[in-house]
Amino acid sequence: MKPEASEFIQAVKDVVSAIPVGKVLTYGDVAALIGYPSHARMVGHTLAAIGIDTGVPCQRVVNSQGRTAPHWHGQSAMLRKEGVLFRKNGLVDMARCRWCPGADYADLS
DNA sequence: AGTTTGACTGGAG
DNA sequence: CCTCCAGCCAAAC
Repeated sequence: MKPEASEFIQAVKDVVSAIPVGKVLTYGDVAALIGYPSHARMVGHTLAAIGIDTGVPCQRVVNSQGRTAPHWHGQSAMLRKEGVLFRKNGLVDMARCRWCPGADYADLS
C-alpha cells in the first residue's frame, strides 16, 4: 500500500467529513483544499473507494455544475433530506449551499 | 508501457 | 437541457 495514497484518502475523508449539514463541495474544491487542484477526478475515484459506509458524507460532494453523481442512487434525495436546497432542474443550488471553509462562523456577530 | 475509461471542469454547439 | 470537445491525471485493462 502506498503511503501517499492513504494520505490522499485521509485528506479527502478529513475535508468531506468537515462539511456541515446542508452544505456541499465540488470535486475540484476538495482537490484544491487538499493540495491537488487538478486531481478532481481522483477525488471522485477516491470517494468511490471510500464509500458512504466509512461514515464519510460523500453525498455532500457534487460536480461543479451542482449535478449529483451519475452512478449513485438516492444521493439527491439524501441531500434534500439533510437540508440542501435544490433547483427545479434537480441541480444543487451551489450559490447557497457551496461550503466555504472558515466562513461558516460568519454569523458569530 | 501503451490504450482506454472515468463519481471532473469549462466552454462550445 | 442535451451532446461533444479539449485538457487534465490516476486507475484499470
